[in-house]
Amino acid sequence: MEKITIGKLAQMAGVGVETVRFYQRKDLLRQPDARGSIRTYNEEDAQRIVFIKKAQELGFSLSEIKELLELNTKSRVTCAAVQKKTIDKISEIDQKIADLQKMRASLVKLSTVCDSRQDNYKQHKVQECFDLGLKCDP
Amino acid sequence: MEKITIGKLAQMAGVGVETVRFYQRKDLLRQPDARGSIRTYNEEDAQRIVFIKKAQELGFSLSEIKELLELNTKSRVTCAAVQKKTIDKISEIDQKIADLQKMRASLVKLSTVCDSRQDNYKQHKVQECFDLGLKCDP
DNA sequence: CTTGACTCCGTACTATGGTACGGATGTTAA
DNA sequence: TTAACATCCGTACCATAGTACGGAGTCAAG
Repeated sequence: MEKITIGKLAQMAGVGVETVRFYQRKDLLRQPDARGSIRTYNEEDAQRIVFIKKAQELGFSLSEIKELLELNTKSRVTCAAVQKKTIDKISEIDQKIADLQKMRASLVKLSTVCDSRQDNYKQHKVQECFDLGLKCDP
Repeated sequence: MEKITIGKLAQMAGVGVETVRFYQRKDLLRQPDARGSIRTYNEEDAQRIVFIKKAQELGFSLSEIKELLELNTKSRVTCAAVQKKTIDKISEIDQKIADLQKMRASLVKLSTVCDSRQDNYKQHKVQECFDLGLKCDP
């Protein structure tokens, strides 16, 4: 196991050094081992940051992400409590997937219409578009 | 067609009046018709706000959402340009769906483990957890 | 044994996405 | 017609999620 410093970690995870320190302050990342006064990190810390970044792109806030991460930690209270949260999160995710699929279908429709009539799109009126709630030009 | 005022609109869309005005300033919502000096809105405006809210939950920023909405507007430049953006958005969405599915699978695994051994979860070590990049307790 | 790159830490600043406030004006129901 | 309530508009404030800064300490190479 090699000694990973904060700069190297940040680079591995694709974030800035300040972001790592920020996550530490927010308890999203463990307090790392100190080798002398310089802290050292490991591969898992990098993966955790990558997870945080991905989860953010999926619309979870840092505090939600913290909850997600804590589902998988020694600090579990009771099984029932963890299980409830887990199941709630799963339906949240199912909802997100369903919404994304609707949005995707709308975009596919949009691209197909566009494709089928070379470059005179302006003249055309799309009938069904953003199924996630959007109507089109009348 | 009934006259929808800003307060009614906000209520329909499940946001505050100030949020509507904020979206207007950001050009996410059209400048509404003025009936006298009081603006009036329609059903479509409400759907648009609902779309914005959903898209936010899916991890899109307001400026990305603006782009999405503009894919479907008279202000199209060329078909090719719209199509490129549309296709890019579709693969972005596919990536999000894939990530959510990984996250979902991890949570399902977590809930199963928990389920299978009543309330002694603390003693147990989960082996595979957050496929989106997280390792578990060793 | 010093130079240069990196780390630590606190504090301050920034951007995004709202929320709240307050005074003026508009609308409506008793 | 007037009280109650909504709208308008600008400005100020807020939380979240970083980003920048500056001074002091650390470390490894030359």
